[in-house]
Amino acid sequence: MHLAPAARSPQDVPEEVNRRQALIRESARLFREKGYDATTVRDIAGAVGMRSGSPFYHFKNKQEILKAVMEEGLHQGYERSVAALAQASTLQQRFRALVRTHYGILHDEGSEFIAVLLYDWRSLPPEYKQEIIKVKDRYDALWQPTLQDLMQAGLLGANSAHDPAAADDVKVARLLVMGAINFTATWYKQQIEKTQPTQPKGHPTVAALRMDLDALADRTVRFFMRTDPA
Amino acid sequence: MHLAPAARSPQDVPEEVNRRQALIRESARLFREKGYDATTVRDIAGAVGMRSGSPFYHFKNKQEILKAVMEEGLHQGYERSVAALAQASTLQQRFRALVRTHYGILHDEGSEFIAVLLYDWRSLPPEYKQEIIKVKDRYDALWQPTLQDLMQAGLLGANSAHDPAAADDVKVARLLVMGAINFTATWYKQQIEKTQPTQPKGHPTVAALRMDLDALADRTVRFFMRTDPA
DNA sequence: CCTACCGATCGGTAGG
DNA sequence: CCTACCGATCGGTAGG
Repeated sequence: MHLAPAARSPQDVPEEVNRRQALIRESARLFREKGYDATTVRDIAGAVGMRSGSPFYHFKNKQEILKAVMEEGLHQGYERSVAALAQASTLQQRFRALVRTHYGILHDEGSEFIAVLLYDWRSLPPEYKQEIIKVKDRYDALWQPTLQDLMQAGLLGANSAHDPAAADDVKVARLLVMGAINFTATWYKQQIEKTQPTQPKGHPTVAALRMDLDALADRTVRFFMRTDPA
Repeated sequence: MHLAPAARSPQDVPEEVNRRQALIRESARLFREKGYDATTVRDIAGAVGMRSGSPFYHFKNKQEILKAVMEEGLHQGYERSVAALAQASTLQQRFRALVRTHYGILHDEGSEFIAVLLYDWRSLPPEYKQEIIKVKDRYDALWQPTLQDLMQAGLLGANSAHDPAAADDVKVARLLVMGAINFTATWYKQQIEKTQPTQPKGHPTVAALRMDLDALADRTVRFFMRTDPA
């Protein structure tokens, strides 16, 4: 019987991987809060109890951290959506599952990765963009069949009977729906906010609407979906 | 008969104002292209043929330039929308006017102000945020009556007959619709692109869809509006 | 992963 | 609006 390898943590994950994950998690939080450019490598190091030069032991440079944050978000989004879809049976349930899950990865506490993707996309170098786009396409593809079915059933978009849901239409529909949801990143305020100094850092115009994510998802689904033409 | 004051330009505007306007215009272009943080005061100065220290003759600091850019966008948006609404008679026309105008201020060449507002909101200091919010509220308010009427007519949102368009519903509807439109800033590519080095700087996933702003506005209106329940 | 450090850049200013 | 400049900060590295 062999001795177990030394530095291993709870789930048999090398400690080095844990540190890397901690850097990704804290970076996401900081990027979401202050933006990529405004976040210092020293901020990141400090958040995980390192000194300023040490993050570069785990990442080649600051931009690689940004890339890792975005990848993490898309992976989580994909996994959660697949799981949610597996629980859904009706068409409406599938749509709601996708919407609710997307709201989750966008607004759940500790899930700032996708918001960073949306906010700081410009800061990602072109080479990295191409890699992220691949993972993002995989996520977006999860929406396509459901939206396609909704449009063909006349439950989404112009219910004109002329051309039956061209692929192009479905794509635009997805962009508009996901756009509406993504943009909540700028105005939706979490119900349960931590006890933190409340500076006016919300988006323009919007007094916090009292809605949890379930309510927001319901309203969103109801807003976009036509009621069953019974 | 008095002599006309010396340094005046075409429309009897002091040259100093022109220089200031040039700074705002070029800053908007640069901010939109590279982001506020990534844009240097030296970049801005260079774009209008000044030396690095000179923008501070017109603005107290870099943040004041950002504020001025956002104000300019909201003023233009307001003026254009009022003008467009004045041309519209039917409810559908009013909706389309608002949508089309918003697309214009978001995507027209030389109209990068609102995109900067959306992208770089975080970089604006809290004191300035409050000022901008006031102007933004004025712009948003232009949408409210039209959306209200649409919802009451059952042409927008859940066409359930239960509660007849609460103020809250209209607000959420506006946020979702404007969110969908605003988010096109990340994926819509102008048809006529200037002859510039085409680096892959677009948003993830989206191959450019062949649509001009009129087509995009039409599709958006059709996507959100129920057809007249004739 | 730390210590010690560097080169570059950046917003902003004085003084004209 | 220019010249000349400064203090601060920042990403990143060498060497252990």
